[in-house]
Amino acid sequence: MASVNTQFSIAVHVLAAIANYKTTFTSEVLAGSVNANPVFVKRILVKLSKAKLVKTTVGKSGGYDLARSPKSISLLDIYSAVNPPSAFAIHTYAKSKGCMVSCNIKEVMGEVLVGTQKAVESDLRQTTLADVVSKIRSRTG
Amino acid sequence: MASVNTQFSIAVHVLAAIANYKTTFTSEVLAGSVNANPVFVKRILVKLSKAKLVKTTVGKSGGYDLARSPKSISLLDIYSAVNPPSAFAIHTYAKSKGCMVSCNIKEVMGEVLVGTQKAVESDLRQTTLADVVSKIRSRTG
DNA sequence: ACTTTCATAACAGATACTATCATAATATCC
DNA sequence: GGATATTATGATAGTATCTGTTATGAAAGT
Repeated sequence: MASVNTQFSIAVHVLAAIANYKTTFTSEVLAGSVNANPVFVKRILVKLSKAKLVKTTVGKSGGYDLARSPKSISLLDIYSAVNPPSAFAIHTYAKSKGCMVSCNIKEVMGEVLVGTQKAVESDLRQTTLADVVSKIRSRTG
Repeated sequence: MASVNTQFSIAVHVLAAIANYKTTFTSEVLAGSVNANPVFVKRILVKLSKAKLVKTTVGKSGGYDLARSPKSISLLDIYSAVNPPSAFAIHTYAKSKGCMVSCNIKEVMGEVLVGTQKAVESDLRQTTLADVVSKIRSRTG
């Protein structure tokens, strides 16, 4: 179950839980909810905190709460916060001198994939945390 | 340099080389051009062959050639051929009974990410191998 | 037959992701 | 002030995936 980044998915889960129940949660409870390792979840929460998506309270009776309204948090915000490796990688092997393709493929692929990355981002921007919570609720009723 | 899938990038490189020089290449030469391992490149070529993007000739004076015109091969065709793991993974931990979020997040994220995947695919569909070759050539002039 | 080339199996090494343990720092409650 | 609960972070380990490498088999031309 390794080598695929699940942090984005976990981050959305955790934020949806906080948004849905409108309460402060401790990392232990959140980790239980996503059924993942507490420290791992905690590290994700630190990223979300640095991105100002959650408010952290340290000490006894501490925990995590949303820093902004669910409507104002897009999936792109969450995606950027956990900063996963970009979806498309270009191989960076040495260029063969004299081969037109080898010498330029990297730059050309770079251009193309920047466009792809933007397509991803503009798609993620269209869904908010509030949308996610609302979808979850409509599945329950 | 592991754990990031470079096969898509290598596949495009290889196909662009064949398309550009309009010749049959052996896997050795192609591997030299991308500066990657011959067997690894060969395995990618097998995938491209199964997807009917390249024609394989076995035996002496054998090698690889395009099976279709560069104009008719989109980056999506290549992307699908090498079949990389999907860009977004959903964590598949056990559901906590009784938690509305835990019970439904997987399905909801699934819906959302299908949309994202489609955004990627429709972006990749817009660029053809001929476009890539043309971009490479225009950088040389 | 011999050579060249593709095809594939088997194994090894490297890297990234996740889990786990341990410790420090901070805030609340008694 | 001391005990407790909580976040923050360092260090380490296990596992999976990706890539590299070697070896062997299969196919086709000379």
